[in-house]
Amino acid sequence: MRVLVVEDEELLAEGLRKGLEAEGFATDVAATGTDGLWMAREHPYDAIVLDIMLPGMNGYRVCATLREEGIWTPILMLTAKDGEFDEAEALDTGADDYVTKPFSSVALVARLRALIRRGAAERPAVLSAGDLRFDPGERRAYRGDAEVRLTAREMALLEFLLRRKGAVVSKIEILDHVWDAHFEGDPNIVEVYIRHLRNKLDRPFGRETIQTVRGDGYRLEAGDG
Amino acid sequence: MRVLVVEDEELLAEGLRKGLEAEGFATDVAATGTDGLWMAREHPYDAIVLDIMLPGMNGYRVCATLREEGIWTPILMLTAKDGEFDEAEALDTGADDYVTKPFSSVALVARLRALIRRGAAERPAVLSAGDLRFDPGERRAYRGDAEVRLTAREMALLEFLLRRKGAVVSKIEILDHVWDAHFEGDPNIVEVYIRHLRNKLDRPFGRETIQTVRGDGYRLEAGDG
DNA sequence: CGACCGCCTGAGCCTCCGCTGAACACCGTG
DNA sequence: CACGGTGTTCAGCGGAGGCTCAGGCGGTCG
Repeated sequence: MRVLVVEDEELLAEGLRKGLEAEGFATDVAATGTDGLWMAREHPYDAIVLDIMLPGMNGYRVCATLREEGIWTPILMLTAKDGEFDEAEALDTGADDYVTKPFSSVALVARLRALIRRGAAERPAVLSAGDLRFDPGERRAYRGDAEVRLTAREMALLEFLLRRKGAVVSKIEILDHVWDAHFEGDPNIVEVYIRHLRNKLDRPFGRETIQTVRGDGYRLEAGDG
Repeated sequence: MRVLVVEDEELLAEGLRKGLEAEGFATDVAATGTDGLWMAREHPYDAIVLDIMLPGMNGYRVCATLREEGIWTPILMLTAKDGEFDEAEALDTGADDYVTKPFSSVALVARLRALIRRGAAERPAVLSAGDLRFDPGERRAYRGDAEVRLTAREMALLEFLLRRKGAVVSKIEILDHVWDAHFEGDPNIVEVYIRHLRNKLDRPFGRETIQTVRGDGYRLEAGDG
């Protein structure tokens, strides 16, 4: 799950990033409204945390602009408590929810989760492709009846592939979603983790559900529904 | 189980917190009606203890507002004895029960428990996972036929894990529900208490029902129904 | 046919996470 | 005032897991 935080106060922004990453979100930070707008257009975030008071372009306008452009990523507004905030205005411009400063990062994460869940109500509770299943709540993967033990990263990758099953996903896409936008390490990491998944989910069962599409990326065989 | 106390008299509020926490409730306190309203919206409390006489916004209005917003957390009203209280009005605005000052903390806790149980009629009276059982009313835990003695905190944690059995719960979630929203101590406390539970409920019986999911949190093995 | 490029592989390093034991603070009780 | 029970903090440790790297293999293109 990937989240964009648009916040100019450096300390708060850094705190949010820490908190969100601790909760398993890949987090990007933008310091101005214009930057935020640009990044939101550029990447398919799962949710956006948007401060109202921002240099360059305030949160209301960022929000309204995105909606006008047909971008419906769930938006959580950050507002100061001192009343100069108009709830109606926020919701009018297309925000999905708001949190009043000061807030606990716990509260924020809870609301964010709710938002993402709601914003993606049609997503199935358990992901599957043929006899391969993954339950995001339980954090467990199964091939047929056998449980397969995966690490956090492996699960993140599997979840991503399952959500795009049947389609070819490029290594860059994978890096962007399973790692985060600012990952500057060896891209080979993707190959390494694909290998881990194959070793755990395919090889022991004589399968080849994770296919390499040379020059393009990888594809997880859909199996069926 | 998490409870919100809305009470402006500092001494009484503190007494209530102590009493409730001794009984294993995670307790938050709000000193004004508006704060209370805000917090009730913010967090999914299991019950709210609400004084009527409050600065800012009285209890009736807080209660009515919450109900209008579709928040049906069980509410226990605190009323003065001197008659300016109208029972009908309290129940009309959507309170579930009321207690007249002065009251014993025992009575309050009893009514609160009843309220929580009733307010969640679909919840089973006794929580279980395999041969592990916990009776929230009696405040007792059993492994098979053997009773296991737990402290208040341990029970609170066990209860939370049982209500989410099968699913992975993050440390942050645990902190938020078993401790209270403003807990700012060492998060390591969660590991410590997980360890206590394991030492009492798993190790002596050669079990491993509390599993750690590295990077994500903990999971209580569902066992079955 | 040879060179290159993309992907695979196995091994190894290192960080951070969770575990642990102990100590400390607090409180009610005898 | 000593004592036991409970809740919390702390620092050290061990290892799982995240990541890097260098070499190998095979398809592809000049």
